[in-house]
Amino acid sequence: MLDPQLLRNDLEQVAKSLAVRGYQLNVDEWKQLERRRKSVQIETEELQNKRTTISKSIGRAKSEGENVQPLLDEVSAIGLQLDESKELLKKIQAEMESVILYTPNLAHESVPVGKDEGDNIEVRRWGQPKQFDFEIKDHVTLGERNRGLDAESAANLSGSRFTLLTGEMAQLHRALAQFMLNQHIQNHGYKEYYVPYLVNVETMRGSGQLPKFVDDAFITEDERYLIPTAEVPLTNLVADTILDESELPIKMTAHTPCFRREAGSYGKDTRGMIRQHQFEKVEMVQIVHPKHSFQALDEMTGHAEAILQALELPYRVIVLCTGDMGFSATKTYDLEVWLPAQNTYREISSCSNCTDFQARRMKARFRPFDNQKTQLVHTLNGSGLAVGRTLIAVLENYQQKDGSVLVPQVLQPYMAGKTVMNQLS
RNA sequence: GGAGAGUUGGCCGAGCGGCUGAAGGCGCUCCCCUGCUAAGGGAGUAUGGGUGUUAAAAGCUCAUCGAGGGUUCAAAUCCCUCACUCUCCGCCA
Repeated sequence: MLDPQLLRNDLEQVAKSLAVRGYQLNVDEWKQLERRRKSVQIETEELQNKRTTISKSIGRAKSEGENVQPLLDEVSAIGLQLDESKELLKKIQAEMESVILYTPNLAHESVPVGKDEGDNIEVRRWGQPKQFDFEIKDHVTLGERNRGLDAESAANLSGSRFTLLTGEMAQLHRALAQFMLNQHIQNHGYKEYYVPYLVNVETMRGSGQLPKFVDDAFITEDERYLIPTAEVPLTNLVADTILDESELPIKMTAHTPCFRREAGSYGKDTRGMIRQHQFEKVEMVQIVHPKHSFQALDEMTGHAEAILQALELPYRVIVLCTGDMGFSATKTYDLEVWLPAQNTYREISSCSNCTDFQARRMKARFRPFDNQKTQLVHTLNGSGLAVGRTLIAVLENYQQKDGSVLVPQVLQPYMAGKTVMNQLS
């Protein structure tokens, strides 16, 4: 949620800034709503004040045995007027809320202006794509051996966009998640959390998934939502709280499944386990002092990079342009890992600074040391990393001519010391 | 799933229709006194919104006693619905 104050004082600038993101704010409509809101609110409050004042005097007059009828008459007229005024105010406020809840965050000035993913800018690369002297296979082909990666069974169980992993594949998958978590808690200063996978509407709204993106989420019969990312429960842990400045920064990590409808992505990434309704992710979330959020974004991106580096997977870092950023983000770095079979880099992590956008929705504040007014915190989230896609990257980058796969050194302790996997059984 | 009890400020806890944004205590902040491992006295101490302002502040004002609705001139206090917590029973990894 944007700062209503900003919308009031600097509307033209905000509209311009939103336009760069591809969002058209109806300036005239907003101006008018704002004008009406102001006059109606003032009127309502004045009536409210009058009523309270008279009501109190009724109490006093009564206790002194005076005749209160004239006062009663006066106040009942006010009551009717007040009801009307209140009703109108509610309506206007609801209208304004529906605009503001659908309005994305403003992009940071350092974010490149652009229309779509074609305008994203590469920031740096790490590692050299390996040269293979044999014909390489993609993860689907590699996974077919021993039925380690079994899309057909998954489809029979659940439908398209699900994957079944068996044997060493399942083990590698688990090893990756464990490894990532351990890195973050041991080397990067995060605390591990185990969180609910079903959350309520308020929680989804707090981090910005609702109301705009209802169609992306799975909802249960009793109106809970399957989390699309651990960002949702983790970030909302500070909803409605006033933290002490000394508690900042808060660094949290969790390994969870993520559930996404993937509505509107028909025909995209249909082969293999790139885009699934259910996938695992290790997520990082930081709650920080507003002064430090951009520094924290760089650090968090580094934490995600550290995983790829430890796995020796080549990747590049890109900064998303204004048109490609997510709803709540003010700046986002994507990490793209090298997939030899696709001969390209594919997204494996996304790290965003949401500034006070989520915090305002959630009412997440802190009290500064000097004990003045409370301030909104800044929130950040990043994948560290998407487990399924990391599995794909490992398979494809570590494959050998015979279809077996070398186990990255850092994962070997998690694989019972195994150095080679996916051999014919 | 059934039965009952509860939900008040940072915490504990009173209030059960008007003078209560809320007694009292604890905690915290500041000041004074005393001086030694402690104590005493005084003052202050919720959050959010609006208005105001060049910006801010003061001031004025509204809302909030789990949430939402209702009754009433007036609700923390009465009524209804829901959520959550606790206890007992049932079921269960």
